[in-house]
Amino acid sequence: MTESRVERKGRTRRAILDAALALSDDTTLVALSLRQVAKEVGIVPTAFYRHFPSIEDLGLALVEESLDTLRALLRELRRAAGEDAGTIIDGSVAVLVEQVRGHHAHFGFLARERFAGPAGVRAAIARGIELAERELATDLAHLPGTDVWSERDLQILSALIVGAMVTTAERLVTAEPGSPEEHRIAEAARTQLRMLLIGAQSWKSRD
Amino acid sequence: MTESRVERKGRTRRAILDAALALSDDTTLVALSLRQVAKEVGIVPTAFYRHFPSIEDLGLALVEESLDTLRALLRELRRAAGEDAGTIIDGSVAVLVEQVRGHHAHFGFLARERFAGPAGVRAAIARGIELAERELATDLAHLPGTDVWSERDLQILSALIVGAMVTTAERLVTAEPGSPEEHRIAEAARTQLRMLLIGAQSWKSRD
DNA sequence: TGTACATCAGTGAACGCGCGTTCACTGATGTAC
DNA sequence: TGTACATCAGTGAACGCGCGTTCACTGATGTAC
Repeated sequence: MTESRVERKGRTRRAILDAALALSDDTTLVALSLRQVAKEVGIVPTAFYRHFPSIEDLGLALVEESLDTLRALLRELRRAAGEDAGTIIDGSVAVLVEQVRGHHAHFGFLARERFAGPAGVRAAIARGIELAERELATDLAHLPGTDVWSERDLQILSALIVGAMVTTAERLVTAEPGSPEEHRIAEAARTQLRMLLIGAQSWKSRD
Repeated sequence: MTESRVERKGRTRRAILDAALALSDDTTLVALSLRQVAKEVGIVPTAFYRHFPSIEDLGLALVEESLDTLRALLRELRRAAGEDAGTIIDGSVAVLVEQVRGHHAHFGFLARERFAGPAGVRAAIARGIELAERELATDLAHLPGTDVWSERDLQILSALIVGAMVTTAERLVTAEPGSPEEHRIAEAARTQLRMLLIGAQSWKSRD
């Protein structure tokens, strides 16, 4: 006995998730058929039902793990920012580029399904992004210098940062690693962060 | 004779475009079938071929008119900005909200198909957005006070503005007109613009 | 340790359905004379 | 103005195909004793 029944089932489940990510890579979940996935995995179509009740439930599982990847990115960004505040902008963008490269499938999935996915998937992504914004707002409130900010403004700033991250990640996903396109996007992201930071620093003085 | 053959054909073509926009409103082009569209229009499936060679070509036509709407938005924004520079931020966001309300279907289409559409459609949208950025950069270069900016930085600023517009439009599309959600998005957009403007104004001083 | 039974991931045949596309057609509109 | 012919938007039957889902099944793994 090299592998228990539970282990084997977990492996097939993982294979289904990976096949779905690969097959939807240049379309979307709603264009993905159960039979395509089963064929890619190497099981008969009906065996799919041993793992998920429907393609949409498979989609929700992919949302969960993609959002985990997004939250890991934000955690990594906070860690990098806390480590060396002097290189906060270059460091953040470097982390972003690296994470998107390493989890290309997850960020691509979020970019595609955020507006074009099945209703339940879109809702789950929206909830996940909102949650990430609130987490970040709590974190920002613990930083020195933010005590002159209202809670409302902290939330808006969080939304701006998360929004910029998501948008930049969406753009990075379509670029080849190391390509001029990727450098261009990274440079634009650095400029955007610089402008946002300058704006944010002089914020309360004009409100 | 109330209508010529040419007029009638044009009307059917328009009906096909409208049906496609309506039917893809909460999925995407790749999930849209020729038969669904024909049924909605009230013609037999094969009559579709009198107007478009395929669903993808129909999609490209929708990209063209959606990009026209996006360019009209940018034109309207420039007009509003030129009219009264004092209310540039509130005015711009008001124009954005109004335009997205008035052309809901087109902005929704762009949001969905930008990352999830067929390859040709995605490419056409990317090209259109890039063109809009370049148009805006040319326009910005004619404004007073931008002579201290490099061409590169003007392009990046344009990309930031267009990117913020597109992102805000994508969010607005999912919100009900007049809803608290819509107000929240508009407020966040005003804050973002304010931060970007402050940042942009003090730009050359730190470079 | 050995046996008898339970579990359950994966099989394979079968179903009805909507799909894109072909083809020959109809009949109203348009044009040439 | 009237007639004979051309055009062409829309029709309707037919096709083969991939789809999701049902059902009864197999046989290896796991468990109780």
